[in-house]
Amino acid sequence: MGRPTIEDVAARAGVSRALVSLVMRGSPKVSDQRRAAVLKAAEELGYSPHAMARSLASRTSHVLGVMVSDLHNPFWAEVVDGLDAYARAAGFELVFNTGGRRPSRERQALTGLLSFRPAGIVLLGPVVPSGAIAAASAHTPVVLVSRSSRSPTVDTVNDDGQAGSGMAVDHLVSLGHREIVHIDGGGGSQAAPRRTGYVNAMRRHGLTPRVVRGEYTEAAGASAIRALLESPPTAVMAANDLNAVGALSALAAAGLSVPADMSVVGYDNTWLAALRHVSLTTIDQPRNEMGRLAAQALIQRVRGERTSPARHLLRPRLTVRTTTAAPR
Amino acid sequence: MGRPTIEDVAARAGVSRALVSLVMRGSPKVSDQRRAAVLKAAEELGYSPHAMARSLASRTSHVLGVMVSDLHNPFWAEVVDGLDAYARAAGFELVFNTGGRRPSRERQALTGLLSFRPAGIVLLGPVVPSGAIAAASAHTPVVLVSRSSRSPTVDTVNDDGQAGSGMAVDHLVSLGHREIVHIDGGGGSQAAPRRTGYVNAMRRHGLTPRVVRGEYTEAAGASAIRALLESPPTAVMAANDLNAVGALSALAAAGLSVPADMSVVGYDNTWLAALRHVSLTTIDQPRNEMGRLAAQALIQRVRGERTSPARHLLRPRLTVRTTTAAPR
DNA sequence: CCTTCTGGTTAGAGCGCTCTAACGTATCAT
DNA sequence: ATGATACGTTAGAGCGCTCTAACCAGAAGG
Repeated sequence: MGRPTIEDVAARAGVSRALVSLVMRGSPKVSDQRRAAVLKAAEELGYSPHAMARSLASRTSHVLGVMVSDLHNPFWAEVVDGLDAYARAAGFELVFNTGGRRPSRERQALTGLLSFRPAGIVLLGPVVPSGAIAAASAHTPVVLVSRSSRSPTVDTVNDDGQAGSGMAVDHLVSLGHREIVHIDGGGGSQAAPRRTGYVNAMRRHGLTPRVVRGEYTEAAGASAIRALLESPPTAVMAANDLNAVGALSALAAAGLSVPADMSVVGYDNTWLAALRHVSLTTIDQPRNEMGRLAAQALIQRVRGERTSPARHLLRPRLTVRTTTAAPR
Repeated sequence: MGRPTIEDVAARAGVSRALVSLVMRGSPKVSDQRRAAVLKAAEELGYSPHAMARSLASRTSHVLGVMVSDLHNPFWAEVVDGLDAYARAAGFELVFNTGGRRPSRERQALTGLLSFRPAGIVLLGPVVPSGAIAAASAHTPVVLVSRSSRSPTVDTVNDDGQAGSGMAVDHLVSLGHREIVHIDGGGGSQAAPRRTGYVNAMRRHGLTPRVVRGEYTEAAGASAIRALLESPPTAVMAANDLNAVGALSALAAAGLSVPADMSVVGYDNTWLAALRHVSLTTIDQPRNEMGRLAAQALIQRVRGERTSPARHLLRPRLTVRTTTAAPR
C-alpha cells in the first residue's frame, strides 16, 4: 500500500516536484525530453495524481456531485446518461450518492457530497427540505431536477407536470372515461404539480377529482389499487411508471383486465413502460435532455457565465400504448 | 461562495484550530463550555469539515468507491442496497461512479475513483481488463462482485453461475424440453461461467448445446430472438433478466406466445422478473446479501483484519414463474 | 561586450485539515 | 511548600499538491 506521491516521481525522474506537476497537467512549457522522463517514472511507479490534494492546492474542483434519490427507478439512470455525457465532455467528473428517498438520509448524502467540495451539485428528485438545499446553494452552485425552487441561487430543470397530468386526463376523457382516480406521489418530488394538473383538468371537464395517497414506488401503486377495489373507477392515472406497474400487477391479481376493466396511465416513459409486456400509456419526459440541461446549467454557474437562475420547463408528451381504451 | 474553514470557526469561537478539530471529531477531551462555543460558531458560519483536507492530513479515508457497471440494470440497485447498509453502519461513506459497461470508460471511472484515495473499492460487474484491476489492488483493497479473480489481493463475491445455469437447464429438461438455446452475456461479467454451466448441463442430459452471442441488455435479448426465428428452439435461457425481457418482447412481436410456443428463463430475479406482467421464471441471486458480503470483505481488508483473499460463492435458487411450461 | 529576451525549470509558501508533543492550570497526595 | 497526576488546550509540522515569482541558461539585439 502507500501510493507513490509526486515527490517519488520527481526523485525517480531527477526533476523537481513542480515539473512533475506541470507534466501531469499537460502544460506545453516542458521540454519533450523531461516530459518523457517524467511520464516514464510515473508509469513505472503506477502514479496517478491525488485529486484531493490537487483540488486543495488549486482551490478548484472538476468534480460534480450528484445525488440520485432512487437508484431503483430507471428514470434516473436515463437522466444520468445525459448528465454524464455533457459533464464528461466539459471535463468534469461525476460522483454519485444516494439518499433512498428518505429526507434524513438525503441530508446525510448532501453533506457527504459537500464535504468533497465539488464544483457544483445536482440533486435528482430530492425530497430533502428546501432549507437544506438553500444552505447548500449558499456555498456551491446547485441544480434541481424534478423539483422546483424559488431561490435565485438554485437552477431547476423540470417537465411541466401540470401540463403532463392534463394530457393524461384529456386522453382518458376523450376515450370516454369520467371516473378517473389519481394515485399521487405523496411527498415525492414533482408530486404536487402533477396532482394539481390532474385536479384542474378534471374540473375543467366538469368531473370530480379523486386522489389516493401514494408514493413513487411499485408497492404503493399496488396497495392503492387494492384500496380502490371496493368502488373501482374506470381509469387511474398513476404518479409514475413504477407506480403504474405496481397498479397493473395488483389489477391482474384481482382478476381485472387492462384496459377492458380499467385503463391505466403512467408518467415518465422509462424503458419499463416500453416493455411489450407492460406497454404502458404514459407521459414522456425528455430524460436525456433533462440531464443534459442540468449539467449545462451547473457548468455555466461554475464558470461564472451566468448568475441569474435557470428555470428549464420542458414540455411532456403523451405516449399512447395499450393500457388505455374506452371504458366498457 | 468561499466556504468557511476551520480557522474561521476557531477565530469566531475564540479558540485554537486544534480545538475545533477535536470538537468536529467528537473527542471527549473538550470542556462542555468550549464545545458549545465551537458548535455555535460552526452553526452560524454554516461550517462543515473539508473531507479532502481531512483525509489528506489524517492519511486515512472513510470513503469506499463503488463502480457500478450499469445503472440501467435494477440488479445493481439491489446489490447497492446491501452494500450501503453495511458500509454506513460501519462508518463508511459510499461514492459511486459508472463505466457504462464499456472497458475504456470503466478504466476512466476506476482511475477517477482512485484519485480520491478511497479506503477501498468495490467493482460491481466490471468488464475492465483484469490488469487494470490488479494494478488498482496493489494500492487499495478491491472487491469484485459478479466477477472472479485469481489475484490474492482481490476479494470476490459471486453466485455460482455454473450451478445456476445448470438449475435452469434441469428445470427445462424436466418439463420435457430438448432444444434449449442459451443467449449469452458476451464479454459481460459472469457470462462465461453461466455459459459453461449451460453447456455442461446440456451434455449431461445428452443434448446439443446451442449458444447465441448476446449481451446483458434488453436490446440484445430481442435481437437474439429475431435471429433464432428461422429455426426456433422450444426454450431459451437468457443471460439475465434484462436480456430475457427483451426476448419476451421480441417473441410477442413475432406472434409467438410464452410459454406455449417457447419457454423463457432469466437470471438474477430482479424486481423486473417479479412483475406480474413479466412473471419470469429465473435464477435468484441473493442480491442484498451479495452487497453486504462485499462491504464486509472490503472493510475487513481496510481494517487489516484479513489478508487472505475472500472468495464468496453463493448458491443461486430456481424461481419458477409463468414463462416456463412443457413444450407443445 | 553587455543587455534584453525567452523558454524551461525550480524553491517556497500555502490550501484546510490532523497529529504529536508540549504546555499551562488545577487537583491531589506527600 | 513540593512534586506528581491529570485534564484541557495549543503551537507547529506536515499530508500531496499547485502557484507565484524568481532563476538560469542560451539566443538575439544593440
